[in-house]
Amino acid sequence: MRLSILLPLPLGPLSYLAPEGAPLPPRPGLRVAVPFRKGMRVGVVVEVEDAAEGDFALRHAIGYLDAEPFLDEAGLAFLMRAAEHYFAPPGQLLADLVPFLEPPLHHEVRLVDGAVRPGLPQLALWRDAAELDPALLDELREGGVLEERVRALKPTRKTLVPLREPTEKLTPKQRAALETLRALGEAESQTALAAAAGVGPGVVRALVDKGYAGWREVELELAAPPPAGSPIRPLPVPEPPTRVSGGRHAERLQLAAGLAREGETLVLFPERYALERAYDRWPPPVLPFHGGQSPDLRRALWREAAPVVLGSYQALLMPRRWKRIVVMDEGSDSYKLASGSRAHAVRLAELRAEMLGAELHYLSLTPAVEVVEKPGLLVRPPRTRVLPIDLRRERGWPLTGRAVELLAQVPEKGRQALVLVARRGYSGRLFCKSCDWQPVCSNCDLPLRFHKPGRRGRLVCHQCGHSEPAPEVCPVCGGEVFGYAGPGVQWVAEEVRRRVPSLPVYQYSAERKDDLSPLQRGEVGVVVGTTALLRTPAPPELALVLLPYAEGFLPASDFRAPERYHRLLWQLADLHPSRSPLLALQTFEPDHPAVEALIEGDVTSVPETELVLRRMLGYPPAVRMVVLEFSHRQEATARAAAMEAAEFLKKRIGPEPEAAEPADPAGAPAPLLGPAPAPVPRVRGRYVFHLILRSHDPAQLAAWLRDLPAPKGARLRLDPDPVGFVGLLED
DNA sequence: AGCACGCCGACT
DNA sequence: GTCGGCGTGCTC
Repeated sequence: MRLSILLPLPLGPLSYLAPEGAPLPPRPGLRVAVPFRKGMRVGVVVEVEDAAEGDFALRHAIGYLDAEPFLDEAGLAFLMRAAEHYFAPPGQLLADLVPFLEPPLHHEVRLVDGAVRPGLPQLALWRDAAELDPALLDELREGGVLEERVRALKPTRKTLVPLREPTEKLTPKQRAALETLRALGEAESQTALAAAAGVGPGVVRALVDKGYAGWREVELELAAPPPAGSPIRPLPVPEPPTRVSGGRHAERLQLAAGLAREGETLVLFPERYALERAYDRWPPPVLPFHGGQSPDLRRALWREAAPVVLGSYQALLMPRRWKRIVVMDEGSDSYKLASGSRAHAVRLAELRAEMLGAELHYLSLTPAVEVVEKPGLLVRPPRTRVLPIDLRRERGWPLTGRAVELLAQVPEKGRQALVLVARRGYSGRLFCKSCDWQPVCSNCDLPLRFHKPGRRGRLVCHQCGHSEPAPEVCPVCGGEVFGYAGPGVQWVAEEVRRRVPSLPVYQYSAERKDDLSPLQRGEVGVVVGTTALLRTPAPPELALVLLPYAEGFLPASDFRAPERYHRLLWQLADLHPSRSPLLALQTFEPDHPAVEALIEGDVTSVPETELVLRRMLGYPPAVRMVVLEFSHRQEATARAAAMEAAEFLKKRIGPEPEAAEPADPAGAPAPLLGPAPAPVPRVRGRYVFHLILRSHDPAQLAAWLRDLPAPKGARLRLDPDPVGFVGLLED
């Protein structure tokens, strides 16, 4: 018997012979341990075939880890189809979607009966394979004299337990600590026991050293913690449409719970914070499933019965026959997988639903351009109070006089404010005031960002992480005066402190997360932060949300920028569960369509306009687009590889069609663009060139890309579903 | 993805 | 004369 096995690696299925002496017949979907290279890996059986000629050369799989398939037939079929759709090896999708596939293993071996192996008499009995040389194991395996068994280890945790009765030799404090431990039964850590017994940590350590207490491995009971909040009331919609837009956050949860009421439902979330916030208020029974849970927990919950799963993309392959999949906030950037296959979880959910015959629903405040034309239901969006502050007229930078007045009212009225800045650190650029020199990253074609903590501050590349102390004098002209441009969190926070001294200022960004609990308790204050702030609960007395430079959230190089800007603004309007804080936008473009839509309370017009525009320009979703990214340390190598691929593709595509027919102005977008240097031409010391391939017909795209020759020298990476070009640069 | 194999520069 | 850089190819 021969097995086709998919490992969580960027490879297609590999062939192995079925494990010898396995108690089960092979079945697709079972997890199986296999020898791979010098070690052992866990994969999934995708196909079972009869052995064929030449199979004697194959290696034997070691053993199954499951009694019931880990992936069901529908899941396997979906996996293969998703791989095809994303031009990725199926193993890559498996690795992306089930990163917790491989449990810690217990692997034992012995020699088969009668096999004699001089020098290894101890191998007649089962022995832990970890104690043996992998090369020897492989040799014995090849020789056909090795028996193996493997199973997943039960998850355990370590706990401190009493080992002996107290004796006279103990000091009073040690005796007290031991008595405490005996009363508790166990303790999480030495420190925890010391705290519980009211003694110093040294006392507990002495107990452990003397053998009165010690560590035990106990089986870990795995369950998701129960929801923490009061459950919402589901709001069923009769004959729900594909798309539901608008509403307040809590209303959308009620609608989602209404959609899930009949069970067999996956509710898909873009990120952990949103999921946990929903889980806390979801009416039970419900199961959360996301990457914040330990791999052990995810493996334990994988088959747990629950009518409703609130999941991240990692729940997409769970072996269930969903009747309904509800995609929450389908326009969120977080759905895009940043590495590996770079798949898009919403597209994956669509494929999964289609293959299962499940109903698919999108539920968001602002519909994504991709879904805005689907039959929809509009719920009244939150009320907005918007104050555009025109930077072309108002004086003051980075805070206008108007903004300072608003901030000053916050302490007067005993309220709270958020100030949202697009950049962390102090400033996006630093320059010499006399010669205009500016520091750039040595690995990337990007200016170094200035971060202020410390006397001199540091220069940091936000792309590659390179960091160096900021110079005291200009290295070119020796000038001592520096200028700054592009205010970041630190600069704005400093400015708020200076202009409104009575207002307590907190900072919140990836690099500095102040404790916001005083604000949560209702104390007066302002938080200056990046969009990381959107992943914290809104302060209860929130009265003002200020964007000192709203366009900072509108990067020019990205065709999705207006859509994202619009979504962000609406998200701000929906931050607080009941209040409508004043949204003050300092901007050079106070009449931007996104701002106008916000003022008018319109959540669909911007995506609708964008859709028209994308059709005209031949951008997704009007076409399927794939970006090919060629990179190499040598610019010429990267460019040559891109050019060569371009030539190959040009031949494949054939002669350009004559000018698009007049009746169809959006007719045929140029199928191939580039090669062109990437928006950031050099990243981490590698030059990057882009080719863009697009077509109305995805099958056509696949045909063009089939057997694309591997580039010479350069590395080729494919973005099969580009969502903004910035993502291409990340690893 | 990892890992080995293989071919050209700075060194005990 | 070797160590080691990463470019290339393979994994059953």
